[in-house]
Amino acid sequence: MSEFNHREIEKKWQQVWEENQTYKVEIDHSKPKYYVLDMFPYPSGAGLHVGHPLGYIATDIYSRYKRLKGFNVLHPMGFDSFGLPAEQYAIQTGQHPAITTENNITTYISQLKKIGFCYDWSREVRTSDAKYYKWTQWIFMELFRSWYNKESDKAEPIETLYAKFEQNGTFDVKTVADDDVLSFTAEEWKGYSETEKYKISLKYRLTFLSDAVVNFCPALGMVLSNDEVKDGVSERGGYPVIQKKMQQWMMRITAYADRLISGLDLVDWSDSLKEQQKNWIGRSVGAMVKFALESNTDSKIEVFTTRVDTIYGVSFMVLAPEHELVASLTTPVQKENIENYIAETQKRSELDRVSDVRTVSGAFTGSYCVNPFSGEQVPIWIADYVLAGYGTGAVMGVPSGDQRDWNFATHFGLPIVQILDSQTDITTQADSTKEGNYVNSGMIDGLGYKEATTKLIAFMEENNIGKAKVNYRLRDAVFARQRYWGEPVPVFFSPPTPDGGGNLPYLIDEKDLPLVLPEVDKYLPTEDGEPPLGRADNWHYSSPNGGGGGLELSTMPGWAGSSWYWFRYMDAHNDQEFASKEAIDYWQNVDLYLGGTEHATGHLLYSRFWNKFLKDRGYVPQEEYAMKLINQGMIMGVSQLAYRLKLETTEKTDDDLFNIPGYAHEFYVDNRYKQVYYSADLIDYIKENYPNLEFSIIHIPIEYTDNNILDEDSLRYFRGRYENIAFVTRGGINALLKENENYFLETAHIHEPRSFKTVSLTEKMSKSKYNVVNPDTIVEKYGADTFRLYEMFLGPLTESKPWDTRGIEGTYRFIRKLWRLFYDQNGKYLVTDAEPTKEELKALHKTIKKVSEDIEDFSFNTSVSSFMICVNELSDLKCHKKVILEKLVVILSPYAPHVTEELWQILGNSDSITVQEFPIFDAKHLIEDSFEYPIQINGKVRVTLNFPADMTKEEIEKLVMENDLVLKWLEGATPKKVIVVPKRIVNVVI
RNA sequence: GCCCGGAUGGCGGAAUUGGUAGACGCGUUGGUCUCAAACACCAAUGAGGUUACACUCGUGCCGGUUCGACUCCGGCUCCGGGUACCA
Repeated sequence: MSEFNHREIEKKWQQVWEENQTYKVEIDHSKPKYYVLDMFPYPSGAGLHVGHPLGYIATDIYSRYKRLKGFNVLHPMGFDSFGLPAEQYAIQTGQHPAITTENNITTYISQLKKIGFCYDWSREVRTSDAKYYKWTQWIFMELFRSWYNKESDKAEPIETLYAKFEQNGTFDVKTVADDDVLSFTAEEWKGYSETEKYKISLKYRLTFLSDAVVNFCPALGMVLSNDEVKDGVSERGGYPVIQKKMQQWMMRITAYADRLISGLDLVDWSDSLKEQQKNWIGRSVGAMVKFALESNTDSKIEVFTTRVDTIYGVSFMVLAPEHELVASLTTPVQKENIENYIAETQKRSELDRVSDVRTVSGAFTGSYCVNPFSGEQVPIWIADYVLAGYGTGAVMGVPSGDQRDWNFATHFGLPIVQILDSQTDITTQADSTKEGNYVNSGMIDGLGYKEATTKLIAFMEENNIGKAKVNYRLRDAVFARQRYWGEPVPVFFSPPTPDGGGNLPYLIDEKDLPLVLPEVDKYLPTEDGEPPLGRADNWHYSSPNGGGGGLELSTMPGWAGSSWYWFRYMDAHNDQEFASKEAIDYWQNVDLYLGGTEHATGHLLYSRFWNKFLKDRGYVPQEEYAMKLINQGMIMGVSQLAYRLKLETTEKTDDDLFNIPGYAHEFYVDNRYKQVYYSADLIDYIKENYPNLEFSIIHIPIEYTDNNILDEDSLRYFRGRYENIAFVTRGGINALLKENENYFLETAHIHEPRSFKTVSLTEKMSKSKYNVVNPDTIVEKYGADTFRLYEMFLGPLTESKPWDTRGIEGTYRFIRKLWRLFYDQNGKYLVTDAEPTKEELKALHKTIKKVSEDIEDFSFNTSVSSFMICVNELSDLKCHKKVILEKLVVILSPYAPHVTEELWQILGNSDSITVQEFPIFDAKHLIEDSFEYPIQINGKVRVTLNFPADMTKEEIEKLVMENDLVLKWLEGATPKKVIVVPKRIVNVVI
């Protein structure tokens, strides 16, 4: 093949790879392993767009590079195939989500294969496949069978908890679960029935049922996680979300809060990502303090504070309106007041409460509690700035040290007490300093912050009025969704008994896994509000040990399947274990993980949690599963928008219309137009002068735009529907604004998140935004190699960047230029066996050096530049020498696998390029002889000299003088590199 | 508000980490080839200035350190992302 034809070359090699299973990988103890993982995609109906493959290309380059470096590389791909879009589609059309999903996956695979990735497709996983979710269910069961022992700081089988209860009762059992609630002795425990013991154990397991307040979305008929709710509406669809109490399966991720923080030290992730996770976990160290009620000293209000030291400055107590004690604390006099306030609060939507931070509101309950240190009387208020869901839902008000408390105190005329001598000006604002010594502070008067805190906590613990406590922002994760397209929860409920007992959750027998998702007639909730699984026939379990009951109707949330999938790739077809011990021992964990930053507080926390759990239970060896993580940036679609005059809503008489600028001329005088679009630079003018006109925003296909200027003629020519539209420019409006004839568009950058489950319903419509660039079209026209190079060339991997199709011509030219090192225009083979020259070797080795360094640093963009420079240099040198070209082709092969395989063969090699070794650069070809080649810039001659470390000052000076240069030394400098300028002054040394 | 990150030509972006700012590519302009186009090739392309050189200015803004600053330090402005009455 002497003619460059990317279509034939790519087809040929993709076929060869498939037939020979070139990229199939097996355990091979003779080689070091390397595991490269992409965050697997949710197969959306829209198929891949140009932004998706960015990360995949980067990992593919890295995988191929590592393979050439002698590693046994695991580089798999699969699909996170449970998810809402398929279910929504099923609700609308009645088509089974499995079918939609299957179709979408087929599209994805064919698109991915066209780009030439070196995945081992035999290891593909799909989370919605029963063979896969069998093990998701199994992990759920393991979590259910475990509790978190704070003493050993790991998860243990529930049996060890039973043993501890047997020995000591609740005494000495350190756990994170309900540890303050239950209290019994070993004797009492022994007296409990098995069912009672089981009931108690349910409170300690890592998956547990809880009456949680959840985000319920009536329109979607399901519960949403906090990250699925944005600004009080559902992230998908934007429907209203209300707070509702429901019994929910929960995951005790809070047990791992500390380890999720400390584990970050083990991994090579970006600081910003680590920071995000730390903030999300929100560890705050402080104390729990009990304030007894004045009316009933047995009853206490607990507050969490990070500043116990300010306890003597407490001048009021605030409860969340939802706090359970509010009703009993309210005195008859205040009853109406409080009830009004609560009603008021409930009326305000989440959005109002959040956006309206500044307004101070609250109500007095009429009751008082007692400051346990000063013995002072403290009035109890309620206010919506205190959140029921954080801490204890109660706050001690210290107006001198906290701005919100200060605002509250000032607004309601409560006293502001100075507690530190260093506090200044607390009459105008709070001062949260920790400096200075305490005043007005009883037992800590005169002390500093540290001693005071220690003393207070010791005192509280001694007198049982409080204790040191670490609080987290992180909540336990709701692990259930009231929807169909997810993993069924392998749990049944024992039948209720007449005395109100029963109805306890039990795991199904492990032998009955997978619990397969049943068929239903519709994918909507049932009439009485039960989840879709309520529609299934025989959704009931009969235990082989006798007994049984109705199966759980909720399914698992989207993140279940993605929280362990990297292990499945290690041994994708195992039906005895989630992955064999041998496979896990060999592959260990992921060396390089690449995906979008939007998973920072979702997937990347949950999956770390599951990994740690599996490690605790001895199934996997590593505390962290993703050693290096890179967040690739997004490729932004560019939308070009036009302003269309809304004739349908604009009041219009003929006179009005005639007065609209541009309109009269374009619409009336020239009768062919039916609509008017205004240039973006006119909008301000029109809005000012015709405030009653309304506009809608129209997407213009980007191929008819040149940046933000419309190519009106071709748009009209190629798109019939634009024929009747008048595009009004500044110049088109009388003579008033005659300064520009261009029709300007509004440019908008649209983020296209590449993700597991973040494909929103509205985003599906991006086809209609005319901003989607389909990779298939690009690959067809320019070839996969060009596409791969261009995506890398666009900019740094981790940055967001706008897509510009025009730029791809440059990389396309590069590939053709490369080809012409082998064949001339007439198809004549040019490659010779001649010895390379010094310059040729230098060009090659410079590139080898740069490219290896760049790949190690993930700077793929600059290495593409180096390739271009190298090929340009070799072209200029007319270098067609085999020894040079062979090495060039090998180092280029990770980036452009098809064309390099072809060229490799053309060079006379029978084996595949994949078995080659990545060339090592030879520094001797790079030595710069600066004296022979002075560089001339702007008429100045400057020379950079590199000296061996052992060269003395005198030797350097001699050298410089011999060459008619001037050199000035800096005091105390050690020569490493010298810049000299002839006959002028000199720069020196570092 | 708080926490991260960023700002370099018409555009995407380079700059060996303090040493010739603008690599590489796109776009634009001029030219060669062609009946013409496509492809390809050559040249120019930060701004001002000049016939051309010279020269001057120039990495968001103000100041500092240094022989030398896109790079380091102090103070701002704007943009992007995350998060939010978190006690």
